[in-house]
Formats: sequence, structure tokens, C-alpha cells
Amino acid sequence: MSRYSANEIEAKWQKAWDSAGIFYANHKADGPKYYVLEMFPYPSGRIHMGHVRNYTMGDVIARQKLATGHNVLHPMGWDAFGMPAENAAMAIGGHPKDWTYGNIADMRAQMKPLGLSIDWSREFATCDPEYYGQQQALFLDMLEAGLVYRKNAVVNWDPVDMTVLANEQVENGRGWRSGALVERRELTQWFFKISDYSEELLDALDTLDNWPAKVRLMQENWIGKSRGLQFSFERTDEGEPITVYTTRPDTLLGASFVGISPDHPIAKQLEAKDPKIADFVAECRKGGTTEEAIETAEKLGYDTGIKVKHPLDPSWELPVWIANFILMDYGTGAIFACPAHDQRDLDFCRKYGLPVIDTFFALDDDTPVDKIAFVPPKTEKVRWVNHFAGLTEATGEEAINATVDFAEKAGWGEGVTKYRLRDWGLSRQRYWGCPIPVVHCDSCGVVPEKKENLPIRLPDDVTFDKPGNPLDRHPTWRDCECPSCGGPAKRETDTMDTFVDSSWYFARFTAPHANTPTDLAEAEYWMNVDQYIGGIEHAILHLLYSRFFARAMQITGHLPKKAIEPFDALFTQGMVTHEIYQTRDEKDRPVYHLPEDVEDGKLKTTGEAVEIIPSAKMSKSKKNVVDPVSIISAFGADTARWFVLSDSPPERDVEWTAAGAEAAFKHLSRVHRIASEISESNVPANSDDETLLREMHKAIHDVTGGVESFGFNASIAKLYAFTNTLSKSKAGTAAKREAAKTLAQLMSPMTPHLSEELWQMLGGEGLVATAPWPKADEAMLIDDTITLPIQINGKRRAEISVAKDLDKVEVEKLALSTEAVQRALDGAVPKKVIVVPGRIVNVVV
RNA sequence: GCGGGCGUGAUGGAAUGGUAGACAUAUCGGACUUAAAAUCCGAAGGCCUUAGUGCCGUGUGGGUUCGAGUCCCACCGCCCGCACCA
Repeated sequence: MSRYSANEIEAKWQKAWDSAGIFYANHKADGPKYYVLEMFPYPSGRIHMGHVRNYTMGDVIARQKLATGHNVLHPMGWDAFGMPAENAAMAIGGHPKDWTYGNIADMRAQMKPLGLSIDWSREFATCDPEYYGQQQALFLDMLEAGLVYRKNAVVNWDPVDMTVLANEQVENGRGWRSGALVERRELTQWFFKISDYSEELLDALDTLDNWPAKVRLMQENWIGKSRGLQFSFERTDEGEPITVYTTRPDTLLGASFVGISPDHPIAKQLEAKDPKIADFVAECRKGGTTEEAIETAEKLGYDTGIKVKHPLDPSWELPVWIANFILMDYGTGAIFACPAHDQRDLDFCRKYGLPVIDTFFALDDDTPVDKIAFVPPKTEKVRWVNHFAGLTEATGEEAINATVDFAEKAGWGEGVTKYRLRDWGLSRQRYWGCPIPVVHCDSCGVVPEKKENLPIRLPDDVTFDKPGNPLDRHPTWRDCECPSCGGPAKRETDTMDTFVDSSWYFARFTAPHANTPTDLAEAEYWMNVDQYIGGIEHAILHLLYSRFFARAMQITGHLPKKAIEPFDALFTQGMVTHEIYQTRDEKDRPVYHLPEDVEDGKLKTTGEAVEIIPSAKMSKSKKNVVDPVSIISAFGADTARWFVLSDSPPERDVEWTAAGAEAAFKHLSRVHRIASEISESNVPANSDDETLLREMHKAIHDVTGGVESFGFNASIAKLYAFTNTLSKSKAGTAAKREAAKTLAQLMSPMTPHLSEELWQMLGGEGLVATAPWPKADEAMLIDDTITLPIQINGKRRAEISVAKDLDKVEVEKLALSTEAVQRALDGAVPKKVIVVPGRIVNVVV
């Protein structure tokens, strides 16, 4: 009898799959297509367990679809541009390109042993000129279609590194690398017009039935639709009226002052004239635009001296303040403040001694607002001081609608819809990204590059010894000819946000070698992605940007209409976690230890006891990482795959434990041993064959159901149970052989190598990977005789054994005749008997 | 503050409104062995001077139902997302 030696088996079958070429996605083949995609990795250099879990899930789907006769597209690529490569160049020298391609080679080598059913012929990296050149072509088409534009925008600026920082790169108001205080700076940047699609992107969320509700909700909140009243305050001087937007127009009679953003045009005018205002505005601009910076900032205001007239009463004058908490890029950059019914406004008015006017009262309480604002509820009745009828009872909603109607009829305001979603700034002052293909010409201005000059390649001869963008100080790269007038011009040195790279890669996979961004015929066949799998951390940005790009690519003729929503189904998987092992150094600072250095709660080296901190996401800094490569060499890829799928539901986190990994390995060894014994046994057919056959069909049914509904843990539980059944069965060899072959097939999406080995051992034809997926026989799923529990008043009291199709009346008779029911009835007639066929009997006494 | 999710044995978790705890881990017992490992077999939610197919039991309290872990309401706890958004 042979032993289970995973590494040998795995190498052997990977070779067999390769030479059979079964994972090449073939457009020409018969059968329905299926496109399964996992979010592609950033080439950091090492794969981690999170990758293993993500790609294994996708692989289970891909392999099961292959076995059910689909043409499967299951590609892999690299999200290869980005800051870490430049940081590595700055920290350890070398070139970002070499670092990135070296990492890709390393990671590919670590990934291949997992035995994923990937069509490697479609592999690309976003830093390949063939890829980013097509991205530049796409950019030019979008520019032509009016989907890209340039404008000034306020950004986080790191004065030491001399670059724009994303909000995520600002920590406590300081640049994450330089530690310098971040400034807000206005720069001319390129933007995608994603905000034009706010309504469309919001409405279409309703069509994404196979997306997690949570993700749809997060996108809905991010797009942030609101309905309100927009109107202008006339000034008492001759200046331009101030337009404000409010979602609570019903509080208009509680107005205390009008506030404008420090970036509002009026503030800018005043800034030029009045040095005090200039100082104040400068003060406001300090600090980043991040949530944290804003959260901790004190509310600051400055009275401009300007007065405006209340729209309902021209003799009522309100002061105009500049306030640091008002954002220029939401609404109109100006508000009217109602302190009685908004906490933020109340705090501000108390600080600066502005009046507080109540316009809403609770039904049973008319105490004036003191320190806590009373926010009128939208759906409950409150008493309201209204503009036309004095005091009335109304819900907030009624009050809002009444006010909008009133303003529109009176002609001084209109109901408008606003969105929180802002245009997507794509300019980055970095080297390692896709160059924006435009040039700046003194006589022609901003001119798009000619398509025949694409790709605009990144120069290789760059240095990272100074901060800032190396493209800016490259001696010759910037210099070029104006594509329009032929005169001397300068290339744009900003590169694209790396989110652009990942916003269309799924489309490129359908024709990765085309000399246009996509090949429409291929896209027509393969799109949409039938199943997309990735982390919840991409719930908003990546997925929203991709949805926008799918629309932009249709407008520019690069995707067919059907791909308006590129991902038919989305699954967000949980993380892989591990306990953290910690000791303390002489200064009581924590020292973390790798799991491989700890045994029985003690350090292997010194025997010192470690403190065990509850499981958390695997991270290098806490050292609670397990290297997939070492797991694969110790137990094999199938064990790693089996383990990451078992125990926890896929959307939840799974805790990696050494014991669990060993148990997975033991189980696979056991299956190997059982199959091996069967292949060598010779037991004649007998009465247990039928029972085993029924169990087999139940297993087919349950495992298939689990795989098709992302219940991998449930499938695996059923596979354990079926293995136990098979192991204990006294059935004849022929029946056991069939059952074992089916077991191999059912396991094959999870443990593809072992399954091939078992399949071969048991005399299966060809490769199990391409053998038709077994079908459950419905008739075999219900036993001839079933056990029915008998409840009395909803409590289980007895059970009866009945034929599966026994008539309801007969079942009732049988149930009533049981001793427990007779005892409970004590001669009385039951009030009611509920018989749920095949399920339960409930007797109400 | 707003929005969403989750609370089940020692642990991970299972359960279209129908036998709660499948399956696995850890634990305990037995077989095999000189012994251990491996393997195989088995026990196992809690309670009890009545060991009974007895009572209790899915965060807490109510409700709907013949029947609730599952549906509804309130509360407690934990987790996640968003947020000076007017």
C-alpha cells in the first residue's frame, strides 16, 4: 500500500495538467463561458495566507465550472505600479522596475505550487509598457469623450518629499514617510468625471443582486445622495448674493448666521483686501484634509462684517462668517446655520455669542435648546414654527417638503439633489506609475499625445537620491515636440493613480495581447466577470472606479453594452488570522515571535514562556504570520487549500492553527489510505451497497450545493462525513470503488492533486479535473424509511419510523398511537395535529 | 453622530420557521504496542439525593406561531463602514 507523499503527487499532476493544457481559456470551445476572477495581487515579493485563501476560493469555483462543462476564464496578473517600489529604491537602492519584476518572478514561483487552474498565457503586469500603453490610449479616448479634465484642487502636500499624499498616507497630520506636517495646497490636477455618473452608479446598485448587501450599502453611502433646498441670500451691500444648500430648509426660521468656507470665492476676495482675514484663512488651511485632522480641529470662525437679508423677512439681517468647518467641495461651500437644531452650529454659536432661535419643539416639551441641539425627527410629529401658518404639528419630512414647495412657489429657491461623490483626482507626482500622455506647449497649451507615439514609456535612467518626482528632474525625458504645432514642448510628469491600472484589468484579461485596449469580440464573449472575489477593503474605491470605467469604456467603444456592470457576482472573503506571541524586553517593550519559533507556549530557543494575544490579521509587524511556502513544503498545497476552506464560512475570518493544519493533513492521508485499501480489496457485492450509494448521492447533492453557494466549509464538513461513512461501510468493493471515485471528484476543486492521484488509483478515466461533475439522483436523496420526531406542544417527545411516502393521515394515526402521546392526551382528543411530511409531527393537547 | 452586521458547547462552527450543537479541533476512555507515535473504536451542552428519552438550554426581556437559534420589538455587548457632508 502506498503512502501519501504530497510533494511528489503535486509536482506530478501539475505537470500533467500543463501538458494537457486544460486551463487555457478557449473562446472557440462549445459550452457556456464562465469568467472567474480574484482581485490581482500587488507584487510585494511574498505570497501570504490571505492570497492562498483568496485564490483557492476562486480555484474551487473555476475547477467546478470546468468539470460542469463551462469554458472557464481564470486569469492572473500583477497590480505592479505604486509607491512601495519607489520606497524600496530610496531605502535600499536599485530600480523600481527591477524590484517589481524580481518580486513578480518570486511570487509566481511561490504561487505555482498551489496548483491553481490559471491560464498563465494571459498573465500581465500593469507596469508592462504593453499594458500601460493601452491605458494611455484609453485615457486619450476618455479625454476626447470629455470624461477627463484638468482643474485646481486642494490636496495634501508633503513639503519634504515634495509630493501629493493620498488621505491614507497622512498620519496625525504628518506625512507617513517624511514625518513633515502636511499642508493643504492647491494644484492643477487631472480628474475623471465620475461625479457625472453619481445617479447612474447609485441606481444601478439595485441591479447587483449577487453583490453583498453590505458593499452596495457602502457604495450608496459613499455616493451620498441628498435632497435639499438651494437658494441665495441677498447682501445688504452690493456684493454677489451668497448661494447656500440645506437638507433642512424647515429650520430656516432658526437661522443665526451664514457661513462660508475659507476656500469660498468671497473669502478669497476678502483675503486679498484684509490682512486679518488672510491670516485667518491661512490658519484654516493648515493641517491636512484627512478625517483625523478635521476631527481634532477646533471650530474657528471670523466675522466678515458682511450682512445678508433673510429670504422670509428682508428686514432680518444675518452676519456672514468664514468658518473652518465648511467644505468648499460639498454643496455650494456656504451654509446657513441653525444652532437650535444642529449640534455643530450650536457649538459654534455658543463659542462666538451668536443667537439661538428655536423653531421645533418636542410634542410634550418646549424647553428652549441649551447645550444639546434638538434635531427634529423626520418621521415623527413635532411642533414646528412654520413660515406660513405659525405653529403647527408636522413630521420633519412634511416640514421639509412644505418649505421646498413654498420656496419654489415664491420663486426664491429650488429643490435640488446633491451627491457626496467627488471627481476622481488621478494625478500623482510619482515616477512608478503610468505616464499621463499629454504635453504642455507654450503656444498650444495642453495637447494630447498622438496615439502612434504610445506607449509613452517611463525612462529607465532615473535617480531616487532626492525627494520629489524623478521625472521632473530627468535631463531629457520631459523635452518633446508638440503633437499639434511641432514646436518644443514639455511632457506632463505626473503619473496616474494606481487605481486607474486596476479599474480595467478585468477587461484586458479577455484579450491581453490585443493592440487596442480590448478586443470587442473577445470582450463580448467573455464579459462579464461571472464571479469576482476579493477583500472587503476594496468595497468602495476599486469597485466604484471599475464600475465607472466600465461605463467610460463603453462610451469610448472598448466594451460592449452588456458590460455596463462588469462584475455579475461579487464575493468578499474574510482574512486569515493567527494568535500573536509576545514577550517583553528589559525595558518592558513588547517583542513578537514567529509561530514557528514557539512550541507549547514557550520559545523554542530559550524556553521562555510567551504571552498569547488573541488572533488578529496576519501581519509582519506582529510576526503572527505563517509562510505558505513552508506549509506547502511540509504538508503540500492540498493541505493548505483544504485548511483555508474548512471550519470558517468564507466571508468570515479563519484562524490558522498548527493543529488545524496537521488535522487537515491527517485527513487527506486518511482519504489516501482508504482509497488505497479499496483499490486493493476484493469484497463481493452485498446489501450495504444500496446504503452506500444513497449516502454517495446525498454527498454529491450537499457538496455541490456548498460549492455553488460559497458554503465551502459546509461542503468540507459533508466530505468528512462521507469519508467516515465510506470508511465504515461493509459494502462490496465495486460499490466502494464507485463511492471513492465520487469522493475524489467531489474533493477535486479543493484538493486537486490528491484527487487526481485517487482517481488514477481507482481506475478513473483521464483526468479528474475534466471528468464530468457527478449528478445527484433525486430519488436517492430520501431514504425509504424515515424517522419522524413527534412533538407535543412543540416539545420533542418521541419519534416514529415511517415509509417516506406514507399518507399524512396514516402518519397522524401512528403518531397518536405512540405511548408518549397517549400519556400526554390521557384520553382527551388532541386540539390539533400538524403533520409536516418528511419533517415532523406536532400534537397540540 | 449616522449606517450595517454579529452574539450557539472548552474552541472553530452546523441548522429552506420543523429532532439545536452536523463536521472539525482540544479533552477523556478503550484497542493495538515492551513503550510511545501513528492508526482504529468509543464518550462528551448544563442540571439532579426521583438518572427519567426528566428538567433547563442558542446574549437579556417581551411578542408572533402548533412550533423560534431563525421572524418582530426593546435592551446589553462586540465588530465593521462612513462622517464638521450643511
